[in-house]
Amino acid sequence: MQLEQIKYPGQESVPLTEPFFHMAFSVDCVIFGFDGNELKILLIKRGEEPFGGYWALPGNLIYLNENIHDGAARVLRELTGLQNVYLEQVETFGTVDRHPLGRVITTAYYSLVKIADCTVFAQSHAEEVSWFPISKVSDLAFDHLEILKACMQKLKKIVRGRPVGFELLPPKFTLSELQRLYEAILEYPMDKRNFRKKILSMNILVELEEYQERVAHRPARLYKFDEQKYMRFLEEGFSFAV
Amino acid sequence: MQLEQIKYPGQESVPLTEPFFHMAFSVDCVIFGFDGNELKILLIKRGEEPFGGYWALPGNLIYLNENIHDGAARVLRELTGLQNVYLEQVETFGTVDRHPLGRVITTAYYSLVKIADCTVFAQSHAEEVSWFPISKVSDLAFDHLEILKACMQKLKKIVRGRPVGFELLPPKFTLSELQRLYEAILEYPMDKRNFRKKILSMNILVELEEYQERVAHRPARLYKFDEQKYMRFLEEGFSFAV
DNA sequence: GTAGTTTGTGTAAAATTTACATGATCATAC
DNA sequence: GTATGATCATGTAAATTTTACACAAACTAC
Repeated sequence: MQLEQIKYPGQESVPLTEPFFHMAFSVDCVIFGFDGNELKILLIKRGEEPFGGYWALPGNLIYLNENIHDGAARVLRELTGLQNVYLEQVETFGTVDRHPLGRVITTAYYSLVKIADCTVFAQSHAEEVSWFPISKVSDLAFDHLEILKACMQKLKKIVRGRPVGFELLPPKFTLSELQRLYEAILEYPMDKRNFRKKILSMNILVELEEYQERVAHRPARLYKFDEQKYMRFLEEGFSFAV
Repeated sequence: MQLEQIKYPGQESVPLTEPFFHMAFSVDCVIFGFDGNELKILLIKRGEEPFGGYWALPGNLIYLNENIHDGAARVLRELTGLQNVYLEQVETFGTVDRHPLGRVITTAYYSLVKIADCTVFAQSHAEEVSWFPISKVSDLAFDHLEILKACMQKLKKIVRGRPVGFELLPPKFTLSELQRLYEAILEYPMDKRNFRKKILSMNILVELEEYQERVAHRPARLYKFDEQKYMRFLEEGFSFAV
């Protein structure tokens, strides 16, 4: 990416001759997924300078005539093919030297997705797209590691304030899978009986008359989320009133 | 503020002839204070177009060569004289049409301060500076009302996850004052005895051998915060573990 | 059919939350 | 100086929530 090469639709509407601000604005997407055991994150391998060949968060500059939230959705789609994911803003990173080619301020968005439902393919300046276990991510382009860490902190906070799982698990799942998800996010083990008591008391799960098949042990009962109740929880959150 | 008039130090370091992005980046500060009864917010009356004569959040464009966090501190100081306040980022607002003169993306910062300790005076494009009860704020420049509402939501969340008060109350205060603060933020009444039990059980208060004076009723005991313990709470937050 | 693995379940103790009412103490007005 | 009005300070019992903890049941693979 060279600064001179940047051309965006919509720029015609503003007089280019008028020097305004010599800066750019970008978005970076932190897409979390869960494979049943580990928390994973979607990364692209950059095919352009700077940081060519590095793995990075899917991100790019936004157009002059698009809202940043729309820009985040577009950038994610253009780089990875991912569409229709619910993106939520996390934080804006604006240190002067975070981009080697000039002043670029970036806003991080995160999302939770079911890996199995995602068809991803590298496009645009992405040379590859791949899911990485978060425990194995170490070296990323720009300040993307810092951004990732901020998003993980955010995710830990979120999971304490509202249920997660609907966005990350397959439609039918076992309580142990749900527990593994919580443990993967919060990074500590939980008591099986207490976890079940707690999650069932929320009344967001529907017990199915189906069980696991072809497993080398006693098969577990499958559950699904009660979407209505789940969504109500999302809006209201838990209340931690004094 | 006219676009053509914008001149910032540091711009020399980048070739102005190279058209890059026709956009600007600003910060807006939401400064909360408490007068013992009501939650208040610091506003400026704008002395420049656009929105000349409107009340607004203290905000302005940031320099090309300053970090956005530093920019927030500078802008606040330049408009209101306020210094050395702890600013925390809340959210970035980036709809295309939020600024009538062009594409301006803004990041909101908030802070909690003791009104009595603040000497504020209007400077730069601020014609006046004043504290407003949040309940009486209705018409603000730009999308500042939306930004204010987002910050109030944030404040409500924050107060559930960690103590507040140290930043907002005078050094010595009564438990009723502290309770009124919580009620002002959360906007619901609390039981006096239960509030005291809860706040005292946190062990962040120090009981003083001093009492209110010149009040037309039985004088209340004064307390102060145990700064060490308070700060530890701030870092760790409450834990809402499953 | 046996070994290996994961599922599913209950209870008692401890801790926390909630609801609720009255006498004490000061300034002020008379 | 005494009555009034206002706020302060305080405890408890019931309900709820949280925590710690162990073993038989059900399935596959061999």
